[in-house]
Amino acid sequence: MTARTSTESSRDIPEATVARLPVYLRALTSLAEAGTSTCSSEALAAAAGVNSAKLRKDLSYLGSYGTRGVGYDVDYLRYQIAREIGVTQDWPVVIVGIGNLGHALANYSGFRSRGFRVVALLDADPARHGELVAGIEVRPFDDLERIVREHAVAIGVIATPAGSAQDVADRMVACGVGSILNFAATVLTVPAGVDVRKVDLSIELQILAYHEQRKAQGEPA
Amino acid sequence: MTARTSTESSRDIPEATVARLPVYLRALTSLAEAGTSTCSSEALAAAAGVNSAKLRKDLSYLGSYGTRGVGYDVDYLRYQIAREIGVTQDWPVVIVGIGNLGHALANYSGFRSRGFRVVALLDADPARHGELVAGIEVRPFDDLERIVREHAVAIGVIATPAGSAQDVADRMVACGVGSILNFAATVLTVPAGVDVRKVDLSIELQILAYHEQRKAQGEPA
DNA sequence: ACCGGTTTGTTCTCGCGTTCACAAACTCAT
DNA sequence: ATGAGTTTGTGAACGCGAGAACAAACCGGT
Repeated sequence: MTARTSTESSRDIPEATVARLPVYLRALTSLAEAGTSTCSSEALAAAAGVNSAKLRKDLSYLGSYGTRGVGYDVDYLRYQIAREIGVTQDWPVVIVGIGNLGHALANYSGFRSRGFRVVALLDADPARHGELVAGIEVRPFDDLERIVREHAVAIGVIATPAGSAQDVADRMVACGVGSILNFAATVLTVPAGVDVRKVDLSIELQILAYHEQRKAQGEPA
Repeated sequence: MTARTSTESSRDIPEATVARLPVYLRALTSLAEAGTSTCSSEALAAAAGVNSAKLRKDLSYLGSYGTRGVGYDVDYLRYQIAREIGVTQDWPVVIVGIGNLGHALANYSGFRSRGFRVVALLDADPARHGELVAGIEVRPFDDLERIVREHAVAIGVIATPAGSAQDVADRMVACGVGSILNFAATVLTVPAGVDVRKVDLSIELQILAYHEQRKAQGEPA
C-alpha cells in the first residue's frame, strides 16, 4: 500500500496470484515426493485445483520457467516460486495469546517446514508464564519488544481474545513488526505499510451456512 | 455452482458480499452491546473496517432496511442479516480429527454463540476414543454416518492430517454433508453442489512473507 | 407547509481477475 | 531437414467487484 515504485527487477505480481503461489508450491512438493520430475501446466493445475490457463498466467508473472512442448521442471519451478515468495529464507515469528488456538499454532508443523520459526510464545496471563508449549517457554507479553529486536521478527501472530487484539497489534507495530496474522474476531486498525491478514473461523462457517440455507430452500422436505 | 434458478424471492447475493455479511453482523452485535440503537452507514462501515459505499451496496442486496436521513436500526438490521445468513437457526456440526487444531476448534466459543453446535468429535485413532474434549466424547470415525443421519448434520469440519482429508471428505459427502470447512493442507475434490471452504494457516503466513520480502528489498540496510 | 440538513439506495465508471484462443517454440520420428 | 504433435506464454474479450457521485427520501424547526 506504500508507494514502492520498484526500481528493482521485481515486477509487481497481482494479489490474487500471490495468494495462489503457495498452493502451487505445495502441489509441486507433492509431485516431487511422488517422484515426478517434469509436469505439464494441466497436471500441475489439476493438483492445485485451478484452471490450467490461470496457472500459466500466474507463472508468467514470475518469468518463463517452462519449456514449450514439454512442461515444467518440478524442482526448478519449485525453487523459483519459493524464492519469489520468500520461503527460501528463515522467518522468525512471534505468537501472542497461548490459549487453545495458540497451542495449536505453536505445535503446527506446517510452519517450520516452510521456513517459519516460532521464536517466542507470549501471554498476558502470569499463570501461564514458564509453561512449556511445543518445547518453547511461554513468556510475559512485555518481553515483546526485546524479542522482536533480538530476533528481528517481522511477522506476528495474534491468537488472543478479541478484546486484547488491537492492543497487541499496536504494540507489535510500535516494535517494528510489519506483518500480522490475526485470528482474533475483531477488525484491526494499523498504519499504512503494515500488512494484516485475518483468519476468522466463525465467519467461514457462516458463509457455509448461508449456502446451505440456500440449498435447503430449493428442496422442500 | 449448481444451477439453482431460484424461483424463490431470494435474490442472489454476490459472493464477495456474502463474505462480508458476517463481519457486519459482528460489528452490529458490538454496537448493540455498547448500547447503540441506531447507526449510520458511515459508523457501521468504520466498525466493520470497510468503505461506507461498499457497505450500503452490500446491504441493498438484502433489501431496504435503512431510513434515509437517519440510518439503520441496529437490532433490526442485525436480525435481517442473521436471517439472511442463516444464523438464526441451529447448525449441527461434526469435527473430524481431534489433534491440536481439533481441540482448539472444539473449544472455540465463537461457534456456539453463532448457532453452530458441535454434535460430535470423531477421530480415527482408537487411543483417543472416549477422551473428553470440551465436554464431548471423542468417538470412532466410523460413527460418522449414524451421527450425520441422527442429527441432520449439513456442515463438516476437517482437521485431520493432509493424507486423510480426502477420504474424510468423501465419506462426509457420501453421508449427505453439503458443506465442508477444510483445515487440512490439501486440495479437496468434491462433486458439484458441495461447498468447500479452505483455511490454510501456512499459506496465510507465506502471503505475508512475500510482502515482507518486498518491503525489505526497497530499503537496503 | 416549507426549507435546510442529513443519510440512504442506486447508477455509472473504472480496474482487476478470469477465461478463451492462438501463435510461438520445443520434441520426436522419419 | 521436415513435419506432426504437444505445450507454453500471452493478447484480447468478458464479467465481477470497488468506489465515486448523485438523486430520492426522511427529520426537525419555523
